[in-house]
Amino acid sequence: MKETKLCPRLSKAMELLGKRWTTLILYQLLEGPHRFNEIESALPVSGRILSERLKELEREGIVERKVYSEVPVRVEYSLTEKGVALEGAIREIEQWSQAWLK
Amino acid sequence: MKETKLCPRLSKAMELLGKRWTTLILYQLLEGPHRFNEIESALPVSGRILSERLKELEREGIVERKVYSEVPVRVEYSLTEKGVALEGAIREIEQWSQAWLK
DNA sequence: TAAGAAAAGTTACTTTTTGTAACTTGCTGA
DNA sequence: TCAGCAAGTTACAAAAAGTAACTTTTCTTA
Repeated sequence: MKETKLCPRLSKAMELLGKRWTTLILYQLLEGPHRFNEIESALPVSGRILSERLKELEREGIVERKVYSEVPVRVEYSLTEKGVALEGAIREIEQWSQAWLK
Repeated sequence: MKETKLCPRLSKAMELLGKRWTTLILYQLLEGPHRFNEIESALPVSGRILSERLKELEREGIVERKVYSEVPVRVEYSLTEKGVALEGAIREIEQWSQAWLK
């Protein structure tokens, strides 16, 4: 695949945020930590893809995964500082959608 | 596919902006009108998908397509008012990427 | 003493999206 | 008459996403 002539960091950002469900997952996490099943039932995303996305976001340091050894086990996902820093962008998209869609 | 419990307008927005290449195409158009081939060579996007994305964006009233009957024909794509309204969101993503990536 | 149940995934398989590269159409200039 | 350009489109291959059933561990209930 060719290289972009555009800003490589924006490209990288869009490689993450532009993947299906990623931004909606982050939007959900803006409200606080959530468990795997909570996110899965709040969004029309399959467990397979949710698992994949959360791993990517964790790998990028945007999301943090915490395991609580209860029974049954509880796993919570939350935003790191880097993740919280995306709030401005997500809110802008939200506002645009309110102003311009439907 | 299930319904989202999240804001349906944000979901709709992400259905558009979350498609591969869409935001980078819009970013390019923030700099002014561009021809099909200009966008195609600025981004690592295939003509097939570029064509598809531009049609979606046109259908949504975000991008405008103008044909100039020159020889060979010239076609220019530019942002509508609705498209320009996305600038804030795109700039926020750009800033985040500058601040937090690599 | 099984037989669920619940949470967080994973697996195997199907359907959709993307990517690639070649082709089309209309006109021009050599 | 042939080559070339712009803006796509087509046919086919590869990658990503959707679906549903299954796994694992530890209680709870019948």
